[in-house]
Amino acid sequence: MVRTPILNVATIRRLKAFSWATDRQVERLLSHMRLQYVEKRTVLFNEGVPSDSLYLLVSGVAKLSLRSPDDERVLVSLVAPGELFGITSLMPGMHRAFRSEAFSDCWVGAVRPEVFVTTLLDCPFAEFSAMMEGTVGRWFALLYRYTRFQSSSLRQKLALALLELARKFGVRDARGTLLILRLTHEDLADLVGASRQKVTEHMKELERQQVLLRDRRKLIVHPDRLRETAGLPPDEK
Amino acid sequence: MVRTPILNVATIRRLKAFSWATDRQVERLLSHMRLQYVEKRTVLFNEGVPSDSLYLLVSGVAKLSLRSPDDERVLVSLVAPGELFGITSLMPGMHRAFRSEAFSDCWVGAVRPEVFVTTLLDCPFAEFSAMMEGTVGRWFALLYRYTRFQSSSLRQKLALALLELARKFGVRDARGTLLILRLTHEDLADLVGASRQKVTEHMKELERQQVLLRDRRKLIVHPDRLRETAGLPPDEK
DNA sequence: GCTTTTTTGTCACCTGGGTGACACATAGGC
DNA sequence: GCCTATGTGTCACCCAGGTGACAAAAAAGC
Repeated sequence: MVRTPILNVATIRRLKAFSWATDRQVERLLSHMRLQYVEKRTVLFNEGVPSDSLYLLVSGVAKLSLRSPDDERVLVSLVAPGELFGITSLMPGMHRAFRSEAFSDCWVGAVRPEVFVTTLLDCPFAEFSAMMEGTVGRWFALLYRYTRFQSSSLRQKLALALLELARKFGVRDARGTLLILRLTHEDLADLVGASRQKVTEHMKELERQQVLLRDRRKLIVHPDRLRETAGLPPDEK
Repeated sequence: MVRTPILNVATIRRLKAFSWATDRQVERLLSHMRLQYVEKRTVLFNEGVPSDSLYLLVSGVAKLSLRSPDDERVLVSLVAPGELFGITSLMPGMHRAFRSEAFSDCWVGAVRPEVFVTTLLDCPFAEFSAMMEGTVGRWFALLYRYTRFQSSSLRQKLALALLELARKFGVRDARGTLLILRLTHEDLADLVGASRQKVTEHMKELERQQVLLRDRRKLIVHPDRLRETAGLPPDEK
């Protein structure tokens, strides 16, 4: 038998995440929160689905994970009671980066991100959201790369790093996407955490496979093929 | 000879990070921005120092890096023109997580984070900042762990992961910090991206070295010693 | 309590990637 | 243009950590 936990203003305010909020704000937030019981192993949301809710873990432990290219589960993080999760919902048009499931039986509160922001900050959600994207968007992109690094081969890590570089520094070119940067193999090695020598070997191989080509010291990459060698789905755009 | 770039409202508004702002906002922001020229290889800020400025890369390429336990440089990210960086300044009392230096000669604009937030969002900085901490703080902590994973041995990764768990799930105990979670070696393996067998070996070894001990299936860890085996500085609190 | 399932501990063996060393190519500096 | 410094290509060798296999120990059912 499962008892619904008491969730009142005092309880909430004790959480670090809300200690600075006023009683009125917490009250309004609570009135908009749907509380649900989630049994161990149940999936709350999956990677890739649109993110339209922000969650507060009331009790139990939740788990954020991700499926790697070779079909392994990477455990990204365990969520403790009192923490907010499902944060991609605060950024415009984002999809879930991780799967979330109950690591133990949990009580979870869900709010719409608009309600969350306008209640606690009283500024328009669209602006807040755009601001998040422009600032912490970088962190998110990095986290995305680093979590995929886990359980990737050096080849795949290189492909992931080059994809990120292509997004930032790439310009369209007849032969593919030209990176407007002079990058040495050593830079790439530092980026993926490998030795310069092995990077050289893999870059040669990627060149041979026509995933990329070099014009003097400029790289021209082929994002689709990079995605493929990185073990990512064909394109998410 | 170096020409000061023209930085006007129209230029700024073309950047993705500000496309949603009004002219008046951008104008005010510009009037508070200190523009500086940074020569290749010059360090803009170092890891660990208090973060009191938010930066906009106007031209050139900036580099975010971090010094690993074994004194190697990990290249965390390259910053493209138009991007904001030094984002820890948006969270209360944070110190720089990465070193930032010029990868090529750069023009950089600096603003105080309070000005940035109040100008673009018109809500009190303290509230915005607390909100960031409660939401994207998790991302940041994860990024911190994953960047240190790069160029760490399995032993060090385990120590880092256990430290994070201790912060979230630890309660003081006569013998150390008790983790209120039933964790299998397989869970830990998924968390650090290793095989279950090797995790077992290293956990035994950590037990032998008195870094942690087990009471039935509960872990009791010793954060100071964990920091030491992880190759982190003695304590940052 | 006994049985079944889940974890833990420990092998022996394999492999991706690190290391050091050195030749060759390229690009700036002047 | 020549010289020097910095990048690239390719070795042979070594080691941390992956894999598979299996026994022992704990937990969970019932």
